[in-house]
Amino acid sequence: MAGQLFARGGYESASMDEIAELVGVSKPMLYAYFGSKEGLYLAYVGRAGRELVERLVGAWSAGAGSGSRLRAPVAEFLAFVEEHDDGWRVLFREAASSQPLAEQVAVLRGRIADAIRQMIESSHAGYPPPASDAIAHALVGAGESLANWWLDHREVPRDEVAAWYLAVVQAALAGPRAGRAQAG
Amino acid sequence: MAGQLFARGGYESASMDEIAELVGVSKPMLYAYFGSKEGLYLAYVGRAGRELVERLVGAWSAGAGSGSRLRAPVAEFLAFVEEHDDGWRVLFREAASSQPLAEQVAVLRGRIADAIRQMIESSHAGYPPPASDAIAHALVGAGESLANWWLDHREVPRDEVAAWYLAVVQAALAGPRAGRAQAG
Amino acid sequence: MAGQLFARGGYESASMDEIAELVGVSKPMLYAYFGSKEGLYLAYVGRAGRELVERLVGAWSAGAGSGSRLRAPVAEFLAFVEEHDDGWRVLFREAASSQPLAEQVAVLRGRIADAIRQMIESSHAGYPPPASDAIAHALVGAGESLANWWLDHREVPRDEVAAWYLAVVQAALAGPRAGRAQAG
Amino acid sequence: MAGQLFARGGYESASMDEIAELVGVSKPMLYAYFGSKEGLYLAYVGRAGRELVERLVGAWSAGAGSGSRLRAPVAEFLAFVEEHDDGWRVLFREAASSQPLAEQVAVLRGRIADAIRQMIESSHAGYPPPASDAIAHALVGAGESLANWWLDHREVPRDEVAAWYLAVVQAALAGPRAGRAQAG
DNA sequence: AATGAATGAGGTTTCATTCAT
DNA sequence: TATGAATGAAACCTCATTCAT
Repeated sequence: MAGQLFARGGYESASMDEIAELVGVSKPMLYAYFGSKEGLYLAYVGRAGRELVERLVGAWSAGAGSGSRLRAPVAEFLAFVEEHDDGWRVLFREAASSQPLAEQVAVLRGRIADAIRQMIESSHAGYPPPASDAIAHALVGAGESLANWWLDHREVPRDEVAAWYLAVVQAALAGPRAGRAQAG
Repeated sequence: MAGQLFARGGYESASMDEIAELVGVSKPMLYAYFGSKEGLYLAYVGRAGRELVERLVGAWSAGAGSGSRLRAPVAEFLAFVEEHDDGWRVLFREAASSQPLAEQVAVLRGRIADAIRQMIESSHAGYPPPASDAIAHALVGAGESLANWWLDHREVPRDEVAAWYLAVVQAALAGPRAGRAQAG
Repeated sequence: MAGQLFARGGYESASMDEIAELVGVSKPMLYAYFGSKEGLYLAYVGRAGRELVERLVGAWSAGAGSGSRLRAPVAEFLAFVEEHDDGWRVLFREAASSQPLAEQVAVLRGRIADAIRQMIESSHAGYPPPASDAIAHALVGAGESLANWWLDHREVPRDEVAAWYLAVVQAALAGPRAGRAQAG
Repeated sequence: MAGQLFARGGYESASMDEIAELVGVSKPMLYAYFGSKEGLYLAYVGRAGRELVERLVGAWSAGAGSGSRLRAPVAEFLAFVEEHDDGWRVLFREAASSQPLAEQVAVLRGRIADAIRQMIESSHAGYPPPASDAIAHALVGAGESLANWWLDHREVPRDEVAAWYLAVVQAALAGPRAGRAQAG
């Protein structure tokens, strides 16, 4: 709930007054539960991040044997985005306001990227070690932007967006030699 | 110069005092030139954004006839990132603090995505119209994340990162049917 | 027990939360018993003050006939300080936070000074009426400062400090003409 | 000026709003000049303390050769009290709210006590070393309490109070053997 | 043209106090 | 009876913005 505010205007922009009113609780209660604005933010980010990671891993594990094991995680990601409306953005935006805050968010993003990196390395792609990490981050960024785009174009059905994202991911995973198309 | 401050901690986190001291100008001068903090931010974002678009378009135009026309724009993007150190981030981060501010930044990002969309549509990929826009955004996001990753791994040479990014972009542009790899 | 908190940081600095935890009672219980923070403070000050006055008076009464009747009260004061560790300070520090609070504390301090004034007036010193009151206050202040000093120099035995204090008190009680020493 | 507020209710009790209004300056200006509430307090205490020490030392130095060298410093102290109305109290009250704050005030009080200790040691009194320090503190406390008493009895002329204080100080300085009077 | 000095508004946080159980 | 949970009010502090020079 409070995540919507963080997502809209970033960490600095959301005031504790607004959050308290949105959640329907008094400000002192917020402080009783979370200790500080930073604590509230970290609690939200931590919870959302764990949920996303679990869902991604779950989808990956459940998808063993199907045509493309990536189809399920990709769909799961978009479902997560749809359910959390705006809140999911805090997971991908850098909150560089304070040091511990930035670190925790970075850790979480790293965990997501790690999951993707393992998928890459377990695929047939011929990426050398550092590349797999870089490509993983690139794919995370692609997913974030695609989700952002989708939220501005909700008329497009989720399956379609998932298919596009899947295509990009699969293409990337296919390795450097898989790309043949040359623009122009 | 002031962009570094915006990039470090976001729009809200940079104070006019810090900016004035960093630039070496008094605060009233800043207000004389830019009118407000928002104006200053927009001026910076606008300038950096125009520069990036121009360089991308220039690289694209100059690359006609070469093996892959995308090689030059991709390299140009990374060069831009390297030169602007941190400042480039403001172009990709959502600065949703105020409505007009968010809109103007969105416009600029849209312009970059548009340039990429045109590259996609002029390629052989078989994407339907809305997909090309979505994929363009996805590739922009991929580039942002890749650049972020690179700034944390500067020991990797630029050409290598460019090659990876190029691979992802080319794979994506090759169309949905190009992806064959199946993880696991 | 709660007096320690008041003594450490003053009336304002002790929070009801801290007091409740230190005493091992819930906050609503504190309010049931004392009504308010001010009431709690006054209760503590009142109890400690009454105890000190009683002990001083008792020592004075019991000391009739001995060499110096002041020896016992002085020793009793330092014993009180030693037993109450920090709590005794609230009796001498002005707690001027609120008007009624300041008044009540002043009343108590006046009572202590009064006891001393009567000792002075029953001595041979030739002080005129207002002077005896003033000197009484001066001696109270001297005792407070001496006690403070002692708490920072606990290696000095109590009897020694008592002897010094007694010397000052006796010298003062000896009247204005008793002082002969001229520094320098 | 701001010292009056600190003196009335102690450090915690004076709010920056009150101080700003009393001084006739806006709150941000207070922070521009002093940095924090603690800084404002220390600035005030430091200035008042230095002034008092200088005046005491000056009076002591100027008084060489007169009947009693202590007469001038004692009078100077009471003059200082009279001029600063309430502000002088911050120099003698323990401001235990924060550690650095308490330390700085303690340092200043120590400096005053040191000056007195040197007077004691340069007198004929036979106090052993630790006693001189303790007695010095006792005399400081006596002076503080006497000044407090005087502020509640302004009808008594300053010279008279000074004479009483001088008597106590001289008696104390005369050493333990000078006190002959025995109450009762 | 250029700036030191000034401030209204609003931020996070804490605290004495009270319900509802 | 006893308390966890709740809050209005107010504390310190900062910031974008403007005068007066």
